Amino acid sequence: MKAMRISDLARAGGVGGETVRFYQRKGLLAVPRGDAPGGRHYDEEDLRRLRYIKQAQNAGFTLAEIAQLIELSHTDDRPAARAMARERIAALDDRIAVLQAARQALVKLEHDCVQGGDGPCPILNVFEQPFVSRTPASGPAARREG
Amino acid sequence: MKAMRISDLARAGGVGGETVRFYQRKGLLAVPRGDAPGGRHYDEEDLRRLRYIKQAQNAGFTLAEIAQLIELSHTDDRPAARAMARERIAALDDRIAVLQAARQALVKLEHDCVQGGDGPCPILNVFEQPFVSRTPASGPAARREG
DNA sequence: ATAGCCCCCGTACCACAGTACGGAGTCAAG
DNA sequence: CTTGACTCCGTACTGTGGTACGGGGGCTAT
Repeated sequence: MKAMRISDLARAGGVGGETVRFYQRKGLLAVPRGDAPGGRHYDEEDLRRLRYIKQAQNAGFTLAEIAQLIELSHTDDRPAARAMARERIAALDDRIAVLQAARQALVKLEHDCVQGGDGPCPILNVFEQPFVSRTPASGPAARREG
Repeated sequence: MKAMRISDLARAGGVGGETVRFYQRKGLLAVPRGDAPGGRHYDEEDLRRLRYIKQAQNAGFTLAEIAQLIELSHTDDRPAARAMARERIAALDDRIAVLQAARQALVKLEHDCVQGGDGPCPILNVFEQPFVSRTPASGPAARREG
């Protein structure tokens, strides 16, 4: 069984090698000791971690937050972990609601905008009902939520 | 009734004045003729457009795509509009599924990670089931979908 | 006519999440 | 012992969506 090198890890995790190194720089992935012949070796643990990062990203966590989560798991700070989970769940609920409303609007557009319909194609009326998130759009970068 | 200036438009649309100008540069908002005393005036149409942009963003369209949509509405190219709608609906379905799976995982985390539970707090096991999107993560920037 | 706003404009800068590049080293095969 | 594939490393660049800054002009009230 050959040792897993960075390119193998990256491929297995569905990312580029550069991305693995990027995560290492961010402290999200450990940099293996550089002994071993032929450079560093990676193991299943690294791969699990890499996949974890991707799943957490899907959940809407930023890389900085994922670093926090990993930190939390070390200190076993459960209240903090639960707080982050709750916060993210709320954000996800918001986001899911928005996406579902958007989906409804688009389904209606696709349905109404048929060839040879009467009025004009309602592209610009599609989003009449404003289905906005209830979050107060606090400060910069409210763009990302979930 | 005073004319609506850029700051009024921005406020009404829930964005900053700089953002309005940014959208103008991107061609998403028209720049009103600069005659009129006291600078440019904006109207309800501009505000509708601004709100449209925000809703379309919620639906996961990029600013470039929104520009396309607006273009489409001018040319009344219904097949193209329907195609964009369908594509986005599919992306939204994917994204919603991912977010719902992530939500489930976090609910489980919040539930399992109680003070004084037995094993370690399962922060790092939360995403065991990999609920990945079926989209092949094509090329650069699959980050945004939805 | 001067102060205090606001507007317009260009340019520069920010965060986020990568992606690319170039140089230097190492390893195994031919 | 050279070639090719790969690694490591730092630095720079990309795209997306803004945000900030500074200069110059104009309106309005005092």
